[in-house]
Amino acid sequence: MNKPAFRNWQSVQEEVLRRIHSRQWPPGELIPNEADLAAEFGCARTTVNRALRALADAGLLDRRRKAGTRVAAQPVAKATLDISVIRNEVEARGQKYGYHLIDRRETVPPVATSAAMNTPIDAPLLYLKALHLANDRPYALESRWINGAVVAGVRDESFETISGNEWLLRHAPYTHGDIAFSATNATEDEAAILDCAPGGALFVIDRLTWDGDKAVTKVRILFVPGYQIRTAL
Amino acid sequence: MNKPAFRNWQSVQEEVLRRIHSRQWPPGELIPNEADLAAEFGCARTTVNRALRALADAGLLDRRRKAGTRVAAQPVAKATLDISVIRNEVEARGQKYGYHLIDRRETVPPVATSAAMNTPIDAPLLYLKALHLANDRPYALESRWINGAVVAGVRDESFETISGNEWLLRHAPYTHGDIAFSATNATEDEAAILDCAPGGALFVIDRLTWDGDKAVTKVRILFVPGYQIRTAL
DNA sequence: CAGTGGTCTAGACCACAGG
DNA sequence: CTGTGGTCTAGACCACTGG
Repeated sequence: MNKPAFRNWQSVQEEVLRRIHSRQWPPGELIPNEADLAAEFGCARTTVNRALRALADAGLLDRRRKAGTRVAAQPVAKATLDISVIRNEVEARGQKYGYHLIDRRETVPPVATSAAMNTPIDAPLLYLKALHLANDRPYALESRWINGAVVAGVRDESFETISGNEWLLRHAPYTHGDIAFSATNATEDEAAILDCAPGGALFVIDRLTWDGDKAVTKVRILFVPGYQIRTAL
Repeated sequence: MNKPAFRNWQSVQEEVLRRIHSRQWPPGELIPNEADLAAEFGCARTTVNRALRALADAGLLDRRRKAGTRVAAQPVAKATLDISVIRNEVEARGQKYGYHLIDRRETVPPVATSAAMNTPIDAPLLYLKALHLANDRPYALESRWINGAVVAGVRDESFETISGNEWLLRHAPYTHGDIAFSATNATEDEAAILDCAPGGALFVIDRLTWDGDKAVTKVRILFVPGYQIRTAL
């Protein structure tokens, strides 16, 4: 029996994965501690730690001090979606990107919006509505509220040639945010803009981003029927 | 000027984030190399490496050997969705979970399915259709194809009390898979089962999982109108 | 209390890729 | 060729938490 050398954390990870997958270490099972594995694999404990930590991040292992490391009973699949600028998304598909500003105004938002963004209910915000196109066909409809009190210079930007999406990434830092995915039926207006049937099922992304305790922007993006967002597991 | 101590990788990471956020290191900027930062922060290079590597994983930094580390010009937002067993999802909301098997049969799938799963076009697969409930209300409709040639023992399971979802996690290992999110209009049948209006916008998850080069299962889950999946950024 | 993972350190070698 | 990040090592101390 040849004894393969485990000289880097990737090979250690592969071996651990093999044991999990082959049910040598079944779901729920306690596996040897780092020191023992390091001895068995002939490498430093640090290396084992790196491999196991990566697997724990991926949801395949449960690690707790003193309790040890267990194979996850129900591995939680983590789907990591890369939410990039829509222009990049379209161009990555080899399609021609287009952009059309529909509306830009400074106005007092609905209370739900000011509440979500934690701004005074009578404080006006900058509102943008714009259509993203792929090969001259409607692709996504973006409706955005921007907190002008937080984002410097936003009032001087017309947004006629650059989307709020892109401009904000370059000019408005944020510390954290929330994102939600859902589905909704197209209203008459939305259907007209997106050139689809009224009531058509639209994929929706809602984002709210913050700079510390100040809301930066709240955006809802509606994608044309048929849109899919996909990733590997 | 007080000199705070950076004694762990998290504090180093925070300081780096602060510099990025304050535009001391603007987007696209080359930042000092690890050795210099380690000297400045008074810690080991390993510690700086850990902090910067985490930020690179998060999409905030671009790192290349010899070229050095740059602040990402367009930070790609990575939304990590935890796709767990539906039962857990429901129970995590504090709701009562319910499950109802609608159909179970062994039959030859549509060609699109056998093609996607890379099975012979005349090979029968196990088909399951089941409804998940939350507080006795319809929550999600699962339609699943299982490759009986790959999953041992699946023909002996009735799936009357356990969902394919859950059973497979416990009995069928997989090595990789794809997942896609989209939106669709409810058909008459689906609307009847989900107790919603026909044409209602349903959130859709499609998954296809593999064990090596063999497809394990292909599933489509339709969620009731109003369903949202959310995560922090 | 004691076992386990979490992390830090200092030093070293290496792989990669820019110039 | 050389600078940069990527990683390994051996040893050490610490934080958390199960029993």
